[in-house]
Amino acid sequence: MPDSDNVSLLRLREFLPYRLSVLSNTISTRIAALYDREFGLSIWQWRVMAVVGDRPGISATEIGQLTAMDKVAVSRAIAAMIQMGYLERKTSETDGRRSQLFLTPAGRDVYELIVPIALAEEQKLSGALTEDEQQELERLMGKLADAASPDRELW
Amino acid sequence: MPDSDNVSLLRLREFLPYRLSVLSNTISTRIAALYDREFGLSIWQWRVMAVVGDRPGISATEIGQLTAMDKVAVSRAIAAMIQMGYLERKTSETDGRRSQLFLTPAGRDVYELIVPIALAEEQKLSGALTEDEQQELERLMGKLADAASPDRELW
DNA sequence: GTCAATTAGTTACATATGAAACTAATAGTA
DNA sequence: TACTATTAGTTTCATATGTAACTAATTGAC
Repeated sequence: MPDSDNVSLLRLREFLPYRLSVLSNTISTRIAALYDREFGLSIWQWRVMAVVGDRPGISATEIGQLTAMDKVAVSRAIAAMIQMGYLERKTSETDGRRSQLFLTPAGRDVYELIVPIALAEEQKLSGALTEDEQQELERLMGKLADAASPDRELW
Repeated sequence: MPDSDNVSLLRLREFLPYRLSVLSNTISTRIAALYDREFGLSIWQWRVMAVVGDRPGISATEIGQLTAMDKVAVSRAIAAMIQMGYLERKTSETDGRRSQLFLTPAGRDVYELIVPIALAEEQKLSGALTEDEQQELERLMGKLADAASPDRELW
């Protein structure tokens, strides 16, 4: 049996999970480098900032739900950003386990600088697609996300 | 100035780089769990197996190019798979720095088991899309990959 | 041939990450 | 009230990862 007689053809580079992973990593790496260079923030820290900026008083657990980060990553990002002086934590008055998070004035300054940059970046990326294509991509990604969702027992 | 008076609207969950990252991680995590459970292989090891199976005699550097893995990751995956008895390394006769990699019979057995499973999995995933949608997704991802490619100086 | 520059691949080190154990607070139940 | 179960968040520990330094072989210039 010759080497080329493969069970059935699998070309890694045409393999959807692989392509998605490479594309996502390429984009994430570039964005991470930008945020780090400009603001000294990791992607995780930036995600936390994005949701706290949008929803002041949010808790760590809620941040995790909104950002698809696990609680350890959230905890570490929060700790680092408090250290940096960008975040402030208050203990909830109604539930002593729960923390409520707010941007400090310095944090809000960074937030207001970084949001337009993030949006401009996304624009440069998705600007490679027409409006229709962007919507179609959204739709297709939604279908894939649904199919791959951990709730579904496909595999 | 009210909290909601954001510079401009940024909703993380609608942010393309974020959505891509979450989708890709969801899929990768599930596949990694499957390969690990069934064959004790990491995603990186599986990628190496996929290209060596397809191109016996390939070198580590070439594997890196084909799989978008960095050379350290390739080196480690190869070492582990030699240890497992799935890969064999010969030094190139024309270039003593270069190694040539081959699946052992045991490696080929695993390869022949895993390829159809990988393809079936992809099928379950991309089966959520019609043929036309799959092609469209390919096309859109290609445009994004092009726009995000490290050669381009967008950012 | 000899020596600097390049290339293939590995190793060492420092950091990132995730699972599981842990602490502290709350909720539920008797 | 007291006692157990649950939840929020942190810490610990073991592993994964990337950068940079390294070794070994080859190439190219002289």
